[in-house]
Amino acid sequence: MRVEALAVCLRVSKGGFYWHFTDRQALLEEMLDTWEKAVTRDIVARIDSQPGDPRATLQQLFELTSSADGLAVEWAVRDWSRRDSAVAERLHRVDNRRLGHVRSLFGQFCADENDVEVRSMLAYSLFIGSDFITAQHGDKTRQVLQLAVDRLLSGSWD
Amino acid sequence: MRVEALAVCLRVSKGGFYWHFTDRQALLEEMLDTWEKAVTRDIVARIDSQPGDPRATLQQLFELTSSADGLAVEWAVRDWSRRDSAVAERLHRVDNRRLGHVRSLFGQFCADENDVEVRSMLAYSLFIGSDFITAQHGDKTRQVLQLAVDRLLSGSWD
DNA sequence: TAACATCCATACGACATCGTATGGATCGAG
DNA sequence: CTCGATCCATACGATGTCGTATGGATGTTA
Repeated sequence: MRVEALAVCLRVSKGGFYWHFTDRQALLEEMLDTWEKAVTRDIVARIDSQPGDPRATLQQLFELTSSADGLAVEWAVRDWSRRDSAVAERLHRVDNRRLGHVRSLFGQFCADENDVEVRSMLAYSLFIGSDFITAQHGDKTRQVLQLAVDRLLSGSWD
Repeated sequence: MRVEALAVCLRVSKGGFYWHFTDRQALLEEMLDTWEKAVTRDIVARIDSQPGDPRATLQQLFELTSSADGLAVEWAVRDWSRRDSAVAERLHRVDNRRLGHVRSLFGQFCADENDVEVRSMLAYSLFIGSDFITAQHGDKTRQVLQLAVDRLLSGSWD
């Protein structure tokens, strides 16, 4: 994240950038703040909008995370967290919140506690791993992805 | 990957580095070469050593990728591939090879083709996603990880 | 011993990037 | 119209990093 390159993209000069942001670090922290709030806000909004069927909510979550735009940011933050412990802490918060959300959704139609844990872990891993897998094969893998989601949402398992 | 920092870690100077490597890029490409060969060689060795039970082989693959050492390299390459298309191409080759390997192993005890695809995708996603998930909770999540692997390897599913 | 190869250290130039200093343009208020 | 505030451009210093140039230390061979 270079300041000069950003300034060129925004059609301003470096001086313009440093008028709005005291520091390069200030921009980065603001970015993380808005990202964390956006992700959290999306989750809350989705909980409120779909209080009824947990399966439909999970299906929507999968479709939401399949958008290439959000996935790029997701991976950028994940990369970034490997080098900055403060970012890693934020990401941990977000992961825990989202995983807890997924867990509560599975808990609404899965009786066994271990079943809930296993499904949540597989689902969240699929969230994270689906993009570079779909990047490999394209269309056919997208169908397989839907099949995997269907299986994760199926009633009786094993 | 800074040359000076590497030289300090190796107790040599920059001049020493540039004696062994013509360029910084040369080191990076050698690193990628050895990484790609190592990963490929490991896969082949594992195929040859365990020709019998595909479930045991898959279980061993999960345990192998759970080693923190290999996962760090895995993620480093994955991060790197987001910025360098040449690295992305190498990673695609490795992913395809490994995913094909997993697919062939599941195919040895799963009749349905879609079943093989779904299990392979879930398993490979779990490969990739398991480390940052285990990084969250520690011990308890490791048990859930084993439960998920058991379910992926179970005979009848759904 | 003398010359050569190997391996490495130091010093330097070239370049990119961060952040600052300074000046300029535009606009609203008195 | 003048003055201050807001917003931005240009120029510059400081720093870090890559790669090179040059010399030195050590071992090997004729």
